[in-house]
Formats: sequence, C-alpha cells, structure tokens
Amino acid sequence: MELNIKQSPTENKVPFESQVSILKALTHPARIAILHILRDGEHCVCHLSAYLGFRQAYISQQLSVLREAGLIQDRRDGWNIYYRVVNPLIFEVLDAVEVMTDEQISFPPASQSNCACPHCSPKDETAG
Amino acid sequence: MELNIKQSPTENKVPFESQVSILKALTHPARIAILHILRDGEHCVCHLSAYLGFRQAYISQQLSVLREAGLIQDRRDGWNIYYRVVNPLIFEVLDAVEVMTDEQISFPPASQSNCACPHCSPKDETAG
DNA sequence: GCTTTATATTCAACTCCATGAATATGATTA
DNA sequence: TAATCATATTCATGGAGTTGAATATAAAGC
Repeated sequence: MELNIKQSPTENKVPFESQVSILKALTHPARIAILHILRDGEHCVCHLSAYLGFRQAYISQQLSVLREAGLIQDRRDGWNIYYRVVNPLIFEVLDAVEVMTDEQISFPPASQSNCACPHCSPKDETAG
Repeated sequence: MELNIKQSPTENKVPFESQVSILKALTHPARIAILHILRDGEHCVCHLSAYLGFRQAYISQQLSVLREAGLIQDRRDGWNIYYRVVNPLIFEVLDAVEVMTDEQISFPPASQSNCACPHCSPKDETAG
C-alpha cells in the first residue's frame, strides 16, 4: 500500500483495513440475504439453507466468511447451531446501501421454509 | 445464482445485484479515501493524486471503478477534470461502516497537497 | 463406541480483482 | 496542426474470491 494517510499514533495498519474487511464480507448476494434473515433473531443453518434454497455446505461456506469477518456468532443448542448477528449496526450499513438502490427484496414468510428444526417447526402445534 | 428470493415482478436480476455492485466499489482503501476527500466537494485528479501520494494513473484506475459503479461524476474545466460524488447517500454507508470500527482516520489539511490546479492553488494569493 | 444428524472444511477449477508499467486520448494553446 | 498538459486505458502478472463436489467433524442418543 502506498496510502500515506496518518493513522492513529499507536497503530500502523493499512488505512481503512477494518472497514474494507467488513465491506468485503457484504459483497455477496447470499451473505446479504443471510444477514437479512438474521435480522429478526438467531436462526439455525438448516433454516437458512431451506429458506434460501442453497445447499447446506454452501450456506456453511458463506457463514464462515461472515463469522471470520466478526459479523456473526454461533451458539449450539442440541443438534442445531444457531447464528446471530454480533453487532446490529451492520443493518445500518445494509439499510444505507439499500436506500441507494430500488432493490426492495421481499422475503417470503419464514413458515414457508422446509426446515424441521425446533425453532422453525415447534412441536407445540396449537394451530387448527 | 441459486437464490430463489422473489424479485420485483418486472425484473429478473440477481438479488442484491445493485447493492453488491455499490459495496464492491467501496472495498478498497484508496477508493474509500478518495470518497472521503470528495466529501467537501469536487476535486481534480491531480489533487487526489498529490494529496494521497498515489501515481496519477493509479488514481485514474480507482476513479474509473468508482465511476463505473455510478458513485462519482466528472466535469471538465479547462485542463482539469473535477470529480464529485453523485449521491451523498454513499456517505451514510461509509459513516455506518466507520461507526462499526475504531478507524477514525484524520486527513491532513488539503493545503498540504502539492497540487498546482487552480482549485488547490488559486492565483489570487492574498496571504502575506 | 456406533449411528444419526447437523454443520464445517478441504480441494480444485475458474473467474475476478489488484496494480505496476507503458502508452493512448483529448482538450488547450500557440 | 503540433506541442503541452491532465487524464485515461491497456496489458500482464500475481493474488484473492467463488462455488461444486467430496469429505470431515462433532454432538446426541441408543
């Protein structure tokens, strides 16, 4: 890097390194979609996979990118691993970008997913 | 793309294509720096080059990326070409990302640049 | 300790991005 | 129209992201 912008006195990193790191994690349709789904709380991998129509391995690959960027965290509960957004400020970024475009993507209701995890298909079926 | 998210009825684009396109243009330290400089108004290429310490050709390359992403526009005035941000909403995106990090990069005053364009070094020298 | 279930990783081929070097373009002025 | 000045483009090489296929890991339950 040639950038000669003054950094903080204690650090000698590439300027904007952290910001670029976050932005790079966002430059992928599947990863943006995943973050949108995690907006209403944590979800398991099987749910993300079923909901978006991607193979499980593919979702895991994208999750690992988001995880290594520090944007999401996971939590195990029995058989399932639930992912959640670490810092909701990421949605400010996504919202700001969305405002610049006319891409108002409507997600179908979560109940349409074929996921069988207790989160998506609770055993307590009080309906009907 | 496998994403099966419902798009707008008239369009059949890749989901989040426009948003990814904008974000990709931002995933580069030099391009973020350029946008920061353009925050206070238009600047010529020579100014950006002198101010950031990059070769002119390198700045032009990065400007072309920002231009093709639709983020900046240019305007000729005599020998110089002045670039400006098309949509100030891009700063909302940059600000949102910056808030997520502790990268408060302080730019030196523009007067420190060696640029000789009339914008940076006006002939009307009333000082001293 | 096997099997099952959910999730993660590795590998490989391909494409896209980064960037230095060299050169082209195009308006301006004489 | 030729020289000048600011800016843009092309080319080539190396490195990073993409993604399907195959496989590994790791907890749960018997």
